[in-house]
Amino acid sequence: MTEGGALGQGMPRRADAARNRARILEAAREQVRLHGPEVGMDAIAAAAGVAVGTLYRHFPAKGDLVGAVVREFLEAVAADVESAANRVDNGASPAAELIALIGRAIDRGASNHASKLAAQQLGVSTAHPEAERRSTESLTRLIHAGRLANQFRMDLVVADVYLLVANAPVDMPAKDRTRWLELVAPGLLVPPSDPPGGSEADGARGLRS
Amino acid sequence: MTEGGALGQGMPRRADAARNRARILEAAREQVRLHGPEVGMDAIAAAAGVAVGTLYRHFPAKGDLVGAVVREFLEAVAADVESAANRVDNGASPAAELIALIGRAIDRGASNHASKLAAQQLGVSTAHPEAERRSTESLTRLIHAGRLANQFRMDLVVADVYLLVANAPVDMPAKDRTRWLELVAPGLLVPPSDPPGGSEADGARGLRS
DNA sequence: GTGCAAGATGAACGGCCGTTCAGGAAAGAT
DNA sequence: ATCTTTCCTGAACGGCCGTTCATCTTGCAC
Repeated sequence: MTEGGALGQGMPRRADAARNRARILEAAREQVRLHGPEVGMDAIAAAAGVAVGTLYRHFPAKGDLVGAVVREFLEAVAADVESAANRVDNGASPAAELIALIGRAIDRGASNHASKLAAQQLGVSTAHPEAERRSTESLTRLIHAGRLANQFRMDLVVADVYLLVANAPVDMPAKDRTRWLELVAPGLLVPPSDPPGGSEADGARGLRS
Repeated sequence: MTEGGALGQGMPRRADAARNRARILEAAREQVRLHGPEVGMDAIAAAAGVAVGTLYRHFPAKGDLVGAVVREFLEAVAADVESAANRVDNGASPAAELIALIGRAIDRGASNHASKLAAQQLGVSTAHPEAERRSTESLTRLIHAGRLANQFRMDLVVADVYLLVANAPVDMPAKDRTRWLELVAPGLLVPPSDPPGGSEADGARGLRS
């Protein structure tokens, strides 16, 4: 996806090297999914059927390897958001699509520590500008459509969605994740009446009935 | 608070030992607040003006020291919840108190990694049953009052609040934390009034499809 | 088939960090 | 003042983990 068959700048010059690179990425993906970014390089190497040194031939440091895994996920997320936005353009409900989108993000993040990492980078880091741009662009479209349809609170912005997803539950039973979404979803949709408050004190005050 | 002046079972038998114990706890509180539970024991010892060995005289392992810090916070939280519940009993708005409560929890957790730890234990672990019981009891009272006043969604339970607080933002600017509360708060309050079937339930149902 | 550069290996290194313990200090009882 | 026991000290230990490098292997061009 990122690197086709054409050999780029630092691409391996030998067939087995390319094969190992793929195996390493696959193993890293799996290991990070299972054990989070704290997995030892040894574990990744073992899972890839390769010696540690080989990891460092392909990735200068552990951060680069994990970064590559994160990048993969960010790109998957971007694709997910894009297809949701497209569905909305074809008549699907923006609210339904947005909530479903967040739901998928949670599920991914729950069984997948890498995805949690990725979510935390959205809207914060500049490490993967391209994938983030794609996400943000489509999400903007989706939110815009939702506002026009009067399905979202009027001040909803892309960063809000990132903020929620970045703080979504991880390592919790599916039941809790589902419940979390139930609790959070209404906050994105059009509120009862009151305009949003300011600080937490204001938010509290705004609720007097 | 937990241990008065009376010497309990494993209380220090010497004055300086008791003094050191207090200093260690204070330093641990501060260091965990600043750097999270990953702080080195050296750092805590240095901050307490004590050698590492002394830490281990008072706490068998690092986990016990951190656990003591967490316990302090859980007790502070319990006190906070209790006073909020009491205020509600005296006529304060349940909704306002609940949101303010969560707001304080966020602010605490944001500048305080220990509090984040504590929040994650609420409703999950059995490590500090007493403090949790106090919190849960008062929170139950508060939620009950809120439901009677028709201020909360009818299915709101204590675990919901724990779930949200445990997944509240940490290490984020105050602006983001405030915004997070703004986004989440409406989900706890009564929905517009529409019976299930509207666009909002539609969206929520899209989660698992 | 031969040669050589690209690649793979894995033991070893070094830093970090929780933990221990032998030796020294001092509080408190007498 | 003396003695006993609690307590403190801090260097040292050991495990973990990311990283390196001298050595060996192997793909592949000729």
